[in-house]
Amino acid sequence: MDADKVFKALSDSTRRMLLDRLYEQNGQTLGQLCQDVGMARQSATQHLEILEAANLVTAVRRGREKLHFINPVPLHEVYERWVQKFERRRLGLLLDLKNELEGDPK
Amino acid sequence: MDADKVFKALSDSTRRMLLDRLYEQNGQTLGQLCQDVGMARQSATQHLEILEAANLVTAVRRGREKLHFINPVPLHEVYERWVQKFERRRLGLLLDLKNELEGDPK
DNA sequence: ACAATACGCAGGTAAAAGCCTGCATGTCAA
DNA sequence: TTGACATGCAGGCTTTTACCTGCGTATTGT
Repeated sequence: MDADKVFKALSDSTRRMLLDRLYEQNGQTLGQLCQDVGMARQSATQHLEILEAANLVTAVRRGREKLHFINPVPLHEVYERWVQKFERRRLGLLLDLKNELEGDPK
Repeated sequence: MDADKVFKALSDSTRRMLLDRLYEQNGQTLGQLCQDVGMARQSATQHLEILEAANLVTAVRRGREKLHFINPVPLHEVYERWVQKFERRRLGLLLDLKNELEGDPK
């Protein structure tokens, strides 16, 4: 997983919206996804290219259409690397701050 | 949670490294965190400000020092909103693509 | 064949991000 | 009190990002 590409891809609200749309209906075409995004087709296309580069979306050509599918694997890996790790020590991390705020020595 | 700020904060490798460092040792000072990042102190400071603005890090002043603590809450919320959701349908989403690749009609 | 459809390619612009240097301020310890 | 230390503030530079417009190519249905 290229963490940089994945997080950068997720760092834009338009792209997160596109993912949500694909979640609602997987396998949409470029044209469908470019509708109602409030920007030119080419702009939305560029966002989808970034999602593809991050492997969050996989596109398949069928005739003159391009179908888009969510790839949930990178999100799973983000969870394993970035959330689970911090989750395990979640309460402990919060306690560090609490103790400092209360002036407790370590 | 401000998803935009959180994802943007996580989209830079320097900032992810800073989080990892804080995970190793919570409560470090600005000076400590600015060491060995391969950039000027002020640059690292700006990264920490972004992490603070995203609530991923909470800073506390103690005398002339500024101590930094991880706040695991935003990461937890990212998980709930962005990972868990896709995780539930993970296999189904992958199947959509597999079927399309194999030319199966829906 | 040909017109409509779905998409790709190639720039161009403005704003944001990331990095820097220089100087100012506040705190501690001797 | 005064020098060393830890951090804050301000501005400038360069690259990246997000958006656009205009035109080219491939596919489809009639």
